[in-house]
Amino acid sequence: MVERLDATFGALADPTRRAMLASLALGERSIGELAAPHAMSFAGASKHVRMLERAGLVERRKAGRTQLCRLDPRALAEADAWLRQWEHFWTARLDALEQIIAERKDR
Amino acid sequence: MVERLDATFGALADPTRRAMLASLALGERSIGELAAPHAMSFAGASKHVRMLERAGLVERRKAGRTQLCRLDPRALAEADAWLRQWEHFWTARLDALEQIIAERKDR
DNA sequence: GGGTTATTAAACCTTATGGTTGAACGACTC
DNA sequence: GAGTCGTTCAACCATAAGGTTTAATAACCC
Repeated sequence: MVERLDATFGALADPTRRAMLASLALGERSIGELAAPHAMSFAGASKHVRMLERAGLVERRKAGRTQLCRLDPRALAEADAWLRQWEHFWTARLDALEQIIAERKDR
Repeated sequence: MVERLDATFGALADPTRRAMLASLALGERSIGELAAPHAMSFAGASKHVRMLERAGLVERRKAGRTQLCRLDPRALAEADAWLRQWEHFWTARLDALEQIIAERKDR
């Protein structure tokens, strides 16, 4: 599961891929539809899709000559579960932290 | 904020750095203390700390000849907020989610 | 001042990322 | 069968990541 988190967070560390996921949240998309909004070659966008797929964030199926992609949320859920380990840091202790930062700024 | 998410997710995409964050969750740590558990040169570990710092996940202050690092959870909170956009994909409890978001907004 | 300790910097190596272009392949259209 | 459309592959380039080693800096101890 460690490598899975590596791949998931790595895949999320790019705005093009995050935008693709946002598009996939609305429904299935072909590679071309995923690529279109981005000022980038088709082949470049295709590589991003492959990275999403290798990270397990996206499943694809053939439909004629196009490939339809669908969001697989399980890896996202794992990443979110990992992040929530620290949830109490940004709820209970965020106030205290901001106080410290404010004090530093005063200097 | 887009670049911030890039940096945050990029920083999280490495098990060494995630382990460092877990250590920092227990309290302040020096660079040496963060580096010790990892089978890696000191300089290598120091680079990881610098990446955490550049991503805004860690703050440091000088304490004599050592540097003490502390977790700054705000970027983690942003990353988690982004991930939770898809929460309804992995749970059926959309109502509960919106309640949590509404509560957070009130603060 | 001299030695030790904590940390960074510099130089280097290897591999991965993010991007390009151009050719190739498979499926549809006619 | 010929052309076109969606997609991938291969080769290439530039830059960043992840690691090393050796030297340099800065603070403490005596």
